[in-house]
Amino acid sequence: MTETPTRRRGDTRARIQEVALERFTENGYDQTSLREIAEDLGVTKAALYYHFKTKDDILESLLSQASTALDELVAWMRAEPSTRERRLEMIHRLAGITQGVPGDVMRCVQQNEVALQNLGTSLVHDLKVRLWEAAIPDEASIEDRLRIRMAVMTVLIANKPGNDLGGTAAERTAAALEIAEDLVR
Amino acid sequence: MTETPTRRRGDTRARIQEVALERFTENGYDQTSLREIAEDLGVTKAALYYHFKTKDDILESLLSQASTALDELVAWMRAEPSTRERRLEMIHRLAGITQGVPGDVMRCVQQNEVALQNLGTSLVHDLKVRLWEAAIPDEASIEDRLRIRMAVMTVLIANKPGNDLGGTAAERTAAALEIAEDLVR
DNA sequence: GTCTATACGAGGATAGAC
DNA sequence: GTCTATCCTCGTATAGAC
Repeated sequence: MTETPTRRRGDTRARIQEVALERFTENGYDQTSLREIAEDLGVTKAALYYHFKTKDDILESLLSQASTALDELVAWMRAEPSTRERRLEMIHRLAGITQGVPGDVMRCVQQNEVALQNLGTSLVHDLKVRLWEAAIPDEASIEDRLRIRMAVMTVLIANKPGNDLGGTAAERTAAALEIAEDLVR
Repeated sequence: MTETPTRRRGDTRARIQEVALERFTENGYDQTSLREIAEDLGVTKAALYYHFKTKDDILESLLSQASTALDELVAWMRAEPSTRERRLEMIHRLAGITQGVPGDVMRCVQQNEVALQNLGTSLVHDLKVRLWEAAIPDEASIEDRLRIRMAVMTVLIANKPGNDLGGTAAERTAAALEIAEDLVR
C-alpha cells in the first residue's frame, strides 16, 4: 500500500551513525563537529537532533555493540572464581571480541577513550576497568593487579589503529596473547 | 630605579601556566576553557593571547620540562646499541623521570595524551613513541616491539593519576619495574 | 514522522585602543 | 602589557514547514 520512496529514507539514523563512526574514529570525537556530519549527509545540524538527543548520544549509540560484548565477558568472568586459567581464557576471549565486533566500532572505542570518560552515563564508562576488576582475585598484590591490567591493555593496544607495529591484525593479536601469558599469573 | 609595583606583575605568564597546569590536569585540556583560566587570574581572555599564541601553545609550554627529560633519555638510548641491559636501564631511568619531573607536569602529560596527539607541532608529539622506537633493536619481531612498548606503558600507567591501583607511588613503581623485567628481553 | 530555519550562549581567536 | 570589541564556529534548542 505505502509507496516505496525514490530515495532511500528512514535510514537517516543509520547513515548518521555510519558517518559519525568514520569521523570519530579518524579524527577523534572532540575534533568532529556536528556540522561536518550533517553536511556530509546533505541535511542540517538540527536534523541530527531529531534522531539523537545530543552529540554524546551519537557516540554512545555506536558503542552499544562493543559494550554488550564486553558486558557479557565481564559477566562470564564474574560467574566463577578467578583462576589463572580463567584469566587467560578471558584475555583470549577479549582478543576475539576486539576482532569480532565490527572492526571500526572497537577502533572508535579506543580512539576516543578520553571522550568516553567524560560521558556522565557510565553505562559505557571505562569498559576496560570493569573488565580487569572482574578478573582481579580478592587478595591480589599491587603487582598482580597491574599485571592483569597490562595484559588487557596489551591485547587492546595490539589492535589499536595507527600503532604502527606492522604485521597483520592476526599476527599482532598472536603476539599480544604470547605476552599476556607472561603477564597473567 | 623602576618602581616595584604594589601587586606582583610581569609574572602573569607564569601565573597562567600555574592555573592552566592545575586545570588541564584536573579537568582535561578539552574541558578547560580560556575564560575559566582568565577569570581565575582576574584578567580577560585576550590577555592570555598576549602571552601565548594559542591554547595549544599553553599546553606545550607546560610540557617543556618533561619533554627535555625524555629527549635526553632518547638521546642516551640512541648513543649505544640496544642491549637487554640498556633497555632495562632505560625503563628504570624512565621511572625516575616520571617521579622526578615536577609531579604535576608528568600527570598533565598523561592526563592529556589525546590532546597532545592532535598538536601539529610534534616537538612533544607522542613522547612515548620516540622512546620505544629508540629502544627497539633493528631486527625485532612484532612481539618484541610490542613487549618494549608495554614495558614503557607499564611504568607510565603505574604512575597515572586516578588509576586506583592503591599503594604508594614508590610501591607502584616497584611493581612496574618487576613487570618490566618480565617484558623486556 | 522527518526535516529546515533560525537563534542562543559559549568556545577560541584577532585587531586595535589605551 | 592589558583590555574592549568583534568574529566565526561550536553544541544545543525550538518553532514550524512538509
